[in-house]
Amino acid sequence: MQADAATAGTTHPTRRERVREATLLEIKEIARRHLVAHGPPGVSLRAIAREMGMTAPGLYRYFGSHDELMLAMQADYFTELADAVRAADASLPPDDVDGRIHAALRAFRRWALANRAEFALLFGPPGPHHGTPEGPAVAAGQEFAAVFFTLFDRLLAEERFAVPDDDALTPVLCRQLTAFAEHTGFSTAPPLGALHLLTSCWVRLYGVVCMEVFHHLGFIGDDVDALFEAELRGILAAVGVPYRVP
Amino acid sequence: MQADAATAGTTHPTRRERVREATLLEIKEIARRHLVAHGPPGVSLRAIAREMGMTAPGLYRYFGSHDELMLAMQADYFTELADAVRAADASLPPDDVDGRIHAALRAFRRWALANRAEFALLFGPPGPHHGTPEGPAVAAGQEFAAVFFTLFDRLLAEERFAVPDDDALTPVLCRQLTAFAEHTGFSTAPPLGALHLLTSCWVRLYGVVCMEVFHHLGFIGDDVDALFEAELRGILAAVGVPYRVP
DNA sequence: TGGCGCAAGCTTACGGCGTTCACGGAAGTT
DNA sequence: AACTTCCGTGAACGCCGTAAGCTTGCGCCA
Repeated sequence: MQADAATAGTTHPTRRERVREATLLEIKEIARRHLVAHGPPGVSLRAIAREMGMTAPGLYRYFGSHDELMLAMQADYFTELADAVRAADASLPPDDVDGRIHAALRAFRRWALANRAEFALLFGPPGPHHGTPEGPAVAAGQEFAAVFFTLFDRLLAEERFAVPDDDALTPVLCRQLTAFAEHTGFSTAPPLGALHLLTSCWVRLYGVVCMEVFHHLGFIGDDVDALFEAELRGILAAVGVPYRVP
Repeated sequence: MQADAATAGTTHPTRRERVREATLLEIKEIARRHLVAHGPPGVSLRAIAREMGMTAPGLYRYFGSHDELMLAMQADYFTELADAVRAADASLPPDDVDGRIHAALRAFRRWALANRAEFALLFGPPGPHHGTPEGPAVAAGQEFAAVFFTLFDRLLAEERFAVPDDDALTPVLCRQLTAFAEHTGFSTAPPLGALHLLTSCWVRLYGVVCMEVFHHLGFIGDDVDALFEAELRGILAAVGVPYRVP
C-alpha cells in the first residue's frame, strides 16, 4: 500500500492498472523485437502471445486488433524519434545554433539507421497492414514534426539566410503554404518563401535517409556516411548554416 | 498452324509454351490487381488461383514461391517504369534537351502516382515479404537506372552546368563515386563532381516522389503538384536547365 | 497412327495467421 | 460473504504458404 504512494506519479494508480501497464509494455516490447527480426509480417499476435506464455485471444484485452497494436507502436516510435532528435539538439549549448542543427539532423539519420524497421513503419508506404495512421499515431507524428519546426524557427529568427521572395512562388503553392502555416503552431507565421525552403530541406533529408534505410543507395557503395554528409552540407547551405565536419 | 507462324515473334514457340506464357501473364495481371486493391499482403496465391478457377498448388508450376512471384512483379514494374520515362523522353524532338528532361522527370512522378502500390514495391522498404531484389528484378532495376544515366549524360555532354570542383569532395566520397562510375556503363567516365551532382538530384527527386506516394506530404495540402514543380525547378537548376512550366 | 513421357493441375495435409465467442476463475469492491 | 469487473483459455472459422503424391491429357516421336 505504501508502495502505491511511492511509485505513483500523478494520480496513484491502482495495482491492477500497474500490472496492466506492465503487460501493455511487455507486448509492445516483444512486438518490437519481432518487427526488427522478421519485418512487419513477423509481428503476429500469436507469436507474441506464445512468447509471453499466453494465448492469442488474451491479447485482445489489450489491443482491439492487430492494426491497433501497430498503430500504438508507430506512436511510440514517433515519440522516441522526436526525443532522440530533441536530445541531440539539447546536448549542445543553446547559443551554438549551428552545432545544434547539425546534431539534430545527424541524430535523425542515426536513429533511422539504428532502427531501420521502426523507421520503415513510420516513413514507409502506408497501407492496411502497417496501419494507416490514426488517433495517437498521427498526434505523435505531429509532435515529431514540431521538433523540426522549432529548429527551423530558430534559424529564421536569427535571419541566417535570405528568405526567398514570395513572388517566385506559384499562386497555388502560396495557398498551400499559407494553409500549412496556419495549421502548424508557429510562434509568428513565417514568410511563405521560408516555409517553402523548410519543406524543400525536409524533402531532401527524408530522401537521403529513406534511400539509405531502404537500401536503395547500394550503387554508391557501402559507406554512405560520405554521401549523407555531402547532402547535409547542401541542405544546411540552403538555410545559411556553414557546414561543420562531424 | 498458320497462326503459329503469324504470332511467332522470333523463334516460333510451341503451343504449350504459348499457353504457358499466357497463364504466366494472367497470374501476374491478377496479382497486380490484388496488389493495387489490397496492398502487398493482399496478393496471395490462393486468392489468385481462386480467381483463375484453379487451386493454389497449381500456381507452383509457374512460380517457385510467393516471393518469386513478387520478384517477377518487381522486374515487370521496373521495366514498365523505365519504358514510361523513356517514352516521355522520346516524345519530344531530340534537340529539345531541356524539354526532354522535363518530360522524363515528370513522367517518373506521373507513373509513381498512377501506380502507387507498384512504386512502393520498387522503392519502399525491402524485406522478406516484398522480396529482397534478386536475379531479374535487380537487372531490371539497373536498366531503369540506366535511363537516368542517359539523360544526365546528355546534359553533361552539352556542358549545361558548371561541374563542381572535385576538391570539394571528401576523399572517401571520391572513392565511392569512382567505384560508382566504373560500375555503371557511362560512355566516358564523368568527373566525380558531376556524378555527385547526379546523385544529389536523384535523391531529391526520390524524396519528393516518395513522400507524395507514401502520403507523407499531407501537411502541405491536397495539391502536391505545386510543390513538386517547385522541387523540380530546384533540381533542374542544379544541372543548369532553365525551368519550364508544364 | 500409336504409344509414351512429361507437365498441368488436383487432392489432401500441415502449420501458422487474425478474430470471435462462450466460459472459468481470480482480483477487487461493497 | 456476495457481487462485479477484468483476465485469460479453449474451441472454432476462414484465411494463408507450402509439400507430397496422384490423375489426366497434351504433344512429341517412332
